Amino acid sequence: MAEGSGAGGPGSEALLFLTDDQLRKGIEAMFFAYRAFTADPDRILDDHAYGRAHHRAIHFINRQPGLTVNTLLSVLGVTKQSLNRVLRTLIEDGLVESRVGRQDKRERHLFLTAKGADLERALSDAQRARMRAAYRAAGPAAVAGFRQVLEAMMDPDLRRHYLALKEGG
Amino acid sequence: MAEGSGAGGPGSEALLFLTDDQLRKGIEAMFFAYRAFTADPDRILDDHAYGRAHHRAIHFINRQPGLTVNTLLSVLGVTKQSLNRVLRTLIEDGLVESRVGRQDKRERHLFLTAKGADLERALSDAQRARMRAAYRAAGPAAVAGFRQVLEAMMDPDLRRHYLALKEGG
DNA sequence: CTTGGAAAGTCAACAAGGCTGACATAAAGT
DNA sequence: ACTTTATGTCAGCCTTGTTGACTTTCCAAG
Repeated sequence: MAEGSGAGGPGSEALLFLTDDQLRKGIEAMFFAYRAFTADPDRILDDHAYGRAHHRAIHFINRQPGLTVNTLLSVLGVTKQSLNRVLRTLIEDGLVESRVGRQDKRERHLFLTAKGADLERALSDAQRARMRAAYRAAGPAAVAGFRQVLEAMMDPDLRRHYLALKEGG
Repeated sequence: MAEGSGAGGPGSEALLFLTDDQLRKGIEAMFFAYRAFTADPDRILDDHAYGRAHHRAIHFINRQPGLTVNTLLSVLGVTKQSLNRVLRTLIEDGLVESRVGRQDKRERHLFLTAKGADLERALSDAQRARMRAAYRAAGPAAVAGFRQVLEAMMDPDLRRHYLALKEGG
C-alpha cells in the first residue's frame, strides 16, 4: 500500500522498492527459505549419519568430477582440516574415490563412486523437487528475477565459483 | 537433457525453466548467496564475541517487541535449551530485557534494551546495505520474482511465521 | 642436484550451536 | 488437589567450524 502513494520526491518512484520494509522482507524471506531449502536433504542425511558438510562435498564432487582437494577447499570456503574430516569418512565409506594426479602427483582428484552417486541423486532429487515446486508456483519471470537477485548478492569471489559451475553445466 | 532438446511434446515450451540445469543453478545460487547474505553480520558479531544465533534472536525480538520465549522458540525452530544459552548471555550483557507477563505471569516478554537496539541496527544496516545493492542491481521486477520464489519454497509452517511478520511491518 | 614451496594429510585442542534427557519452579486451569 | 503450561537449568553428546604445528610427497627453479 505504501508503495502506491505518489507522495515521493523526484526520482523516488524508481527507488520505492528499496524501502527498509521491502529490504526487511527480503532478508526474512532468505532466512525462512534457506531453512526450507536444506530441510529435505537434512532428513535424508540423518538416516546415513551424515551432515550438511558431507552433502556439500558430495554435491561439488558430482558437479566437477576429478576436481582437486584444493579446488574443493576454495569452493566450500572451509579449512583443510575441516574438509578433511568429512572427506575421510566419505572415502572410508566408499562414497568418494581419491586418485593421485597424473601430471602433478601431489594432487588428489576426487570422484564419486557408484554408491556416492546414489546418495547424491537422492539428495539432489529431494532438493530439486522443492525447487521445481517453487519455480512452478512462481512462474518463469519470477525465476529469472530470483536468480538475478541472488547473483547480485554474492561477493565477487563467490560469484566466480558460481559462474565457473554455471558454465560447466 | 531430454527437456532441452527441441523435441518436446505439447506444452514443453512453458516448462523450459524447469530443466534440471535450471533447477541446479537455482540450488547453487541459493548456496553461494546465503553465504554472502550472512557474511557482513558475521563480521560484526565476531567483534562482539556473538554468533549467528545471537543475531537471529536479536532480529526477531526487535521485529516483535514483547514476544514470549515460546513464540521466539517456534519462530527460530530450535530447542529451548539451545535458545536459552544464547538468551542468557544477551540478558546478562544487557542487550535484552525479560519482563514477567502481566496477564500470565508464567510468560516472559522479551525486549531489546537501548544497547541491544544499537547492535541490532548495526547488524541490519549491514545486511540491508547488501540487500539494497542486490535489489538495485537486479531491478524491481527481479525483486518481485525473488520474493515470490522464496515464499513458494517455504514449508507452510515456516511461511506462517514469515507472513505473520510480513503483515506486522 | 639441492632446495624452496606447494598439495595433501594428520594430530591436538578448542568453540559455537545444534540435540536429548531429566528435573525444578511457578502459575494457570480444571 | 491435581494437571498442564511456560520457563529455566544441568549434564552430556554431536557436527562442523577454527588455529597451530608438523610430516610426506612431489614439482620446479636455482
